[in-house]
Amino acid sequence: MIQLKSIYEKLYSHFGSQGWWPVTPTGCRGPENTPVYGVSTRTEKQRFEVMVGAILTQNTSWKNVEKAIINLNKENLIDPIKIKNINIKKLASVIRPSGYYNQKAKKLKNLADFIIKNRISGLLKEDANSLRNKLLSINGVGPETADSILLYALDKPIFVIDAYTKRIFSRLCCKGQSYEELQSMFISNLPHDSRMFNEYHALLVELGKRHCAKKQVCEGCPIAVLCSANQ
DNA sequence: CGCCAGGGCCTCA
DNA sequence: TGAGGCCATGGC
Repeated sequence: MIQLKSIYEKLYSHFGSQGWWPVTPTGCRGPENTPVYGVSTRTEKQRFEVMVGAILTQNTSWKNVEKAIINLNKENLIDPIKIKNINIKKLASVIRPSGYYNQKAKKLKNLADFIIKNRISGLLKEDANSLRNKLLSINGVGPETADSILLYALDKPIFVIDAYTKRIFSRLCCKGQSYEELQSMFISNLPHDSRMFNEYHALLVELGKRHCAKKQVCEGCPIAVLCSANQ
């Protein structure tokens, strides 16, 4: 059995804290509206911004998502009511830099409808597993987006599996595992600590970018010694 | 120029 | 249930 905790510690001591998930400070406007990393306590607006970012980052680099989020802030659109009411083509043009803008505009409207019906204050009190199923019923929210919302917007101790995590653990030990299989491996073999899950997933993304890319770069990889893919 | 990025839906077996 | 096509910009 792979030692998940020891992988986490190696990654953390190698890369340090990643400060996920970046959010824009509330009340900040204009071009200097740059996102801030590592915010721990969040307003409801910031939580909503994380949810929006979770949709915008689907198969898209975070750099492009930042541009779209800055545009949304300039237009005061980090607000479910305003997203619900804005013309969908206008919304699509605002989030254009994030790509797939027609699909994502539709998805943001679906998210906004859900938040208007359910209220963020209500979601914070809800059980993570039943809430996950509700999120998955939103058209445009799949497993990774739902789990990102649970963990990064609502502080639920849920582990996010993404393409990097699948690739890393496919090389480490666990080839061919489904999303749910990988996720339950993390959740059942680690303490249910949302701060640690937050950091762990962010560290895996960093490892995936630096070393465990499609074309693997094992030189300098902090967990190469544990890895069967390392020659 | 091609490849990739913090996926998910729809269709068709 | 699983593979394949589709969505689209920006960085390198």
